Amino acid sequence: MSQLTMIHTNRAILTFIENQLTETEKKDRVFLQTWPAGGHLLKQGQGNKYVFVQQTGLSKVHITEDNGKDFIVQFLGEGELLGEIEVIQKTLNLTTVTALTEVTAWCITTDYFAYLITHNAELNRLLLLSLAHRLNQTSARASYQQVYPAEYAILKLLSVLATQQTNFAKKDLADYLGVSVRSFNRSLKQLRERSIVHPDSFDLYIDRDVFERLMREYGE
Amino acid sequence: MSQLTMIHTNRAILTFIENQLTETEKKDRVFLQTWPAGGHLLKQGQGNKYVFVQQTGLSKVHITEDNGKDFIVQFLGEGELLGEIEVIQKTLNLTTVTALTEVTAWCITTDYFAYLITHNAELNRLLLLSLAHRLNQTSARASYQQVYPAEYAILKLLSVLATQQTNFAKKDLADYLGVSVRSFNRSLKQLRERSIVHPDSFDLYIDRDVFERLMREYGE
DNA sequence: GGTGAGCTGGGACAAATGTCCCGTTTTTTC
DNA sequence: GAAAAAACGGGACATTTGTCCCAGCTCACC
Repeated sequence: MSQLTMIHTNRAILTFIENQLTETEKKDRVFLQTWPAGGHLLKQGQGNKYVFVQQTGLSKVHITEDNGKDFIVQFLGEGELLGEIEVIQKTLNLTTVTALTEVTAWCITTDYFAYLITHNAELNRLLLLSLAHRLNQTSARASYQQVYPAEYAILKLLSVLATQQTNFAKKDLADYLGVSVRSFNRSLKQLRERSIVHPDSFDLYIDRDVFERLMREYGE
Repeated sequence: MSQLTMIHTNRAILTFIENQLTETEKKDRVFLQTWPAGGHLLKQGQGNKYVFVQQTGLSKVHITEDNGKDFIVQFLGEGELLGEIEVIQKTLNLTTVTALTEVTAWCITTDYFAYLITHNAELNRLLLLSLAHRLNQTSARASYQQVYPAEYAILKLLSVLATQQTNFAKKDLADYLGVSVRSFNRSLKQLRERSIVHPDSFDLYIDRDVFERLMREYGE
């Protein structure tokens, strides 16, 4: 299976924006902006003037359904591109992007971005790669979150989370998994009782081998 | 919300392949092939030599998880592209593609396809559009299938299904929704008892307005 | 130092979904 | 056209997940 990435990053695109464009090219078409935690880079249902490339910070891409519940499509970290789908398709935003920490991002006017992707082979290639990668991730995640019980997905998430130092809110993790916070807590409790998760943190109590064996047990 | 498309089609790409390429260009790099119902165009975990553009027939793109359960990512109809993600990313197939009816598809060698997308602006544009569209669809579907009870998703599916004449197997519809066939039947029965679905078909018993109102009721 | 908003953890119960199973119906195959 | 294979429909029961709720804790703010 391709590696699950909880926080999408894309250093190549960030490098491209920062190093491949001259000041003249940037002018007033490419500039930096900062949002406080809780701020919105994009809003579902709106059109937007810019495509963003996140420079620092952490944000979440989420969809709010009519019943008020949120589903988190992905978390974005350094270098990830956002808002480009809407430019390609010329549609309104499908998702909202909310800053979880302070976020600084390059803003590229949609016109200039549209120009770049048709005239710059390198950015075009990076864009194709990014889209392909996210499509794979999204499909793979939709699949196992539908097909396995929540506990499996939680375990998988925890193993990834261990490599992040960031503090996520319980609600965000639950929204990412598509379950209620109550269910998330319940599964966590059970995993603790089975001595799989550390009593007072999200850390896996067990080593990699035991984890791999556990995951295999679901596949029987 | 952007329109839910149950069966993805892409006439523009099919037209491109059939009309924009000369016989000389096609040579032995682009040719037609036919699979019987049940045949595999791609197999999960394998590499492949061709990118395909479906000309006729219906197929399903699915992921088989380690526990043996299937999740259907999408159904493909006329013109849809498959296998291109793996070429862009240079990875093995994430999904299996299985013909549901007899399928005829253009086969394009991966080398030639890789050449085309970097040298033909029109195909490059069509590819970006296709990826963006599928990413949107996949995210939107993952979201509401996680966030709403199965009955809502089933109702939504039936309203789309009504416009198709194709006969889908119950198992495939259930796999698409990420529920068991038993649950699918149970919900169907309840919808029939509430006179929302026709007693002996998948047809919605109710008119568009009542359907819209029902969908809104879930959002309260 | 108080106070209120918001996050946390979990009990009790309800609802949704899955598993197992078996009899029936439809489709395929020879 | 009979036999075998596959799909269908649903009963009974187990498991998972959600809803509602409340008590404790933390932390910003006055």
